Amino acid sequence: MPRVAKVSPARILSVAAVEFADRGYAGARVDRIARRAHVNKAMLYYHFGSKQGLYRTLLRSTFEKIAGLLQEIALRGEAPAVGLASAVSTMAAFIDDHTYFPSIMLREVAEGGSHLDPDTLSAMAGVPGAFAAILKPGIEQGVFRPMHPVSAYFTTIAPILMFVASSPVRRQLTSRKLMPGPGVALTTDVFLADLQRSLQLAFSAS
Amino acid sequence: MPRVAKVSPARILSVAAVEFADRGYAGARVDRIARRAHVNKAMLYYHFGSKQGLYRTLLRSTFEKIAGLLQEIALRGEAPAVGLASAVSTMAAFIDDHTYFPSIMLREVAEGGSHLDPDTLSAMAGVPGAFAAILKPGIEQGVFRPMHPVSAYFTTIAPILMFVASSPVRRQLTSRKLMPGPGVALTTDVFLADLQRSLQLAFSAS
DNA sequence: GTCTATACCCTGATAGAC
DNA sequence: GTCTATCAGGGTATAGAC
Repeated sequence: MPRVAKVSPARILSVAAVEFADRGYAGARVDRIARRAHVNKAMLYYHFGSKQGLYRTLLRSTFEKIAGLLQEIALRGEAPAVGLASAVSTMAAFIDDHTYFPSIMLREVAEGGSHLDPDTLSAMAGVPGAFAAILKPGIEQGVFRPMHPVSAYFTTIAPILMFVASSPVRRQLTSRKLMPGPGVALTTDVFLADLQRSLQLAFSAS
Repeated sequence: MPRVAKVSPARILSVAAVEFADRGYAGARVDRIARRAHVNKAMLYYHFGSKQGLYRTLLRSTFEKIAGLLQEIALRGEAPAVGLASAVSTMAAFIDDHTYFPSIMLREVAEGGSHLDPDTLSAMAGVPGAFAAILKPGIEQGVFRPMHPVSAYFTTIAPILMFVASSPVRRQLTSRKLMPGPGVALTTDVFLADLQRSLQLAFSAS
């Protein structure tokens, strides 16, 4: 009866996610990933071939999960406002379960996708694709105002990702009393409520 | 009459900005920065002391510039809607002149500010601070709906940064026909127009 | 599948002449 | 202020025994 339920590759992926999120692709250390996953470094290479292979596997599976969740929402065919709200809360819930995701996404965007192969890029594209599918009926029905789906995607996703990923910096700034606004720290729940309201107002047809 | 007008330190900073944006802090190479700036590596260390010193100098000066531009807007005391629109167009114009900025900002957020000293962190805080100063009168006058200034900051800034920084990935996805939406590629101008409209609707009091 | 030991390269940083 | 040469450490990856 193993103390850790996860099988090696899954455990490596889970540790790698944190390492890549915290340090970036170039800053991540294979030794550290192996050590923290309690596997030998040679074992890691046996399973994933290379640092790049590990990274791509991690990103592809992550993108596929998110796109899948969003596609489910699109298929439910709820009222446009409900679909939009679901997209936001689903993303937030996913991030809650995969805290590494925002940092990795921000970093990969900055990196220009340079470490990704066609399959992983394609998986990445599934995310805005599914988001567009959620929004499309609302635009066609005239419930949402006409706008490019990619505009709507960035307007929705970027604030969530940056707010959550910035949590460590914000903590630093808050403790030095450098953050603007009322003394109370802004929680994720309050931020998400503000954002939900903003997006409903922003996308609704007059 | 020198072919390059810039003096060494300024030229190094300008080259470093691109290197850090493209590769991140860990991925950036001091040798490459020195070579591309046409200075000796020892000269770079003479001026900036270390890779970290160079990075901090770059970020501090960048944050100070942006915060200064936003503070000017706050001081102009325009109508709330105009001030918000100015904040967006000023950010966009700054990014146009400093294309390295979005990637570096995304990366530093993901990094949690780990390479920054108190002075640089303080300069970083000046950006949301100035943005909050622009928004505050509008909220107090009831022109904008009540919301936490930090929520508004992320809702405004994050889409701009991620959209621009994602330009290389989007180009890759577009050329592989993986991007959603109408066949036409989404330009920055169209995106900014969509965003301006979204933010006015999102922040206006009913 | 699992581990140890190691090859081999690259990187940030400096010493020291001019 | 400017340059050449070089070091010491740490990085990915693999060979080869079990």
